[in-house]
Amino acid sequence: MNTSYQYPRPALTVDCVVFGIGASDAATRKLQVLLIQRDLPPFKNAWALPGGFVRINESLDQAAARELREETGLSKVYLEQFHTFGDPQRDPREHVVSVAHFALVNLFDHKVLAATDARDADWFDADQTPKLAFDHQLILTSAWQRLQQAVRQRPIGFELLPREFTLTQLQQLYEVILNQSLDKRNFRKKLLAMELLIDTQRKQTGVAHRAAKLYRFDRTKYQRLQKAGFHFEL
Amino acid sequence: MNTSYQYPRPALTVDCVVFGIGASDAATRKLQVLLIQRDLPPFKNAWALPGGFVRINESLDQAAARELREETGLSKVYLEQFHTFGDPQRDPREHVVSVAHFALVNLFDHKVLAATDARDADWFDADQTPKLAFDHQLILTSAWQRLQQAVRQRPIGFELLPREFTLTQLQQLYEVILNQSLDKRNFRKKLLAMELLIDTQRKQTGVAHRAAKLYRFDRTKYQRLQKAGFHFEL
DNA sequence: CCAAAAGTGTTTGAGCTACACCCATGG
DNA sequence: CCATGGGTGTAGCTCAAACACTTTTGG
Repeated sequence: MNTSYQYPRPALTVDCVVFGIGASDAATRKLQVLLIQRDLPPFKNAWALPGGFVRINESLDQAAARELREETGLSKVYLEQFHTFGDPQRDPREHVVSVAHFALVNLFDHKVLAATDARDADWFDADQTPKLAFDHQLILTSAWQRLQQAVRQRPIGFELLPREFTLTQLQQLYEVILNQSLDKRNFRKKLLAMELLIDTQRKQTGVAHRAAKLYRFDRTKYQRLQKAGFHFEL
Repeated sequence: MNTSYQYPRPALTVDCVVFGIGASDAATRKLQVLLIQRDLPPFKNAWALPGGFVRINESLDQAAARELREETGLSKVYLEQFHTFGDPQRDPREHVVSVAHFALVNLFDHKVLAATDARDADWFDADQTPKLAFDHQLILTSAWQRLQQAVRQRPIGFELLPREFTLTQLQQLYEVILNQSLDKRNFRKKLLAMELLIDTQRKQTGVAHRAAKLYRFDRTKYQRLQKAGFHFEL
């Protein structure tokens, strides 16, 4: 490691791939991604991932959270770094290296969201976005793959649901992210066998059919088990 | 994404955690890591991971490969980015963000290696290194964890072995990386069942006991199967 | 009473685990 | 002929996959 202070430096940014699951419409069974419309060149008017420059004395996670807040109004969402993109040609202006994160947003509580200050932000089906700026299509695809992997190995899917949820909601979440259908009985058996879901003794309301039980994820217990070597799987 | 060209930028580096398996001494059943001794402050004389600044118009992988070559003489090794470390305090001089990679070196062929130009480089047991500079202990620990994960899910362990190897060598490799012993019969059954090892019809030489069969990993077949949805596991 | 989703068990087969002895080779 | 690692099979068990009907509720 040289002391090459004199060398020009690549710029450093963070980008966020914000995922959400359609709340109200049970028909919108697609993974959603939040994009913003650029108002400056390059790629003026194109849709892009929220993101921006990392400031001095700011950690990467802080930078990602800050940019997300500034550009979309979202805060306190689950954020996880997954890859750093450094192709010198990825930004036409100059060499810009971007640390990409994925974010998981609970659309049931954050309701409409786009009503914040983000007039230029909108949700799209993750597999049917418009043409994206820079290499953001690559970043998006890569984020989805990593999310699929992550959601099988760690209980982070719950970040996309309200605190209390039904097993069907949970199953649909997995189906949407993994892009495959799952067997209802086997899914429930497996999840309940982990004993990480707390039966709240409460029921779904406002549905025109038999109301489902509501569960909560037991974070505390998970952390305890994890330390004892337990490994969440699918 | 603002056009904040005027803002000061964090510096950007790559660091490499170079892993190898002891070749000759069958007793040195420890995962090895390659460190270099710093000859400049800060942390002068401390041991550190090889690495250095990313240059303009150089990709991250290129930068990692270049630094590795410059500082250790190694080239054509397997390199994989695994995490980016950006704590503003991780370098006492200023804000330096580092894209960390792990590298896998075949010590059977690269023999003594340290004989290149790297007078200040040496191998250590990965779990018994001296105190390291910066946050390099954290990076090393993190790299090992990611390697354990990676080696179970993708056939990259072969990068640590010569082109032709015995099943015992392969098993010991997994045992050293995963830090646990494996059942000989079950291990062989599983690996051979994948049908990704080619029996070279040749035998180990120069050993004072029954000579073991030599195998090669069938990369071509693996790539074919992979495209068809096959997933390497353990 | 009808529509819609919730909830529930069993059978089958694949694959993992545990386990011990004979074989080939060089010295 | 001895020491050293190479090489092999099986039984039991666990767990994943496949699969269909009854229950509850609101409208």
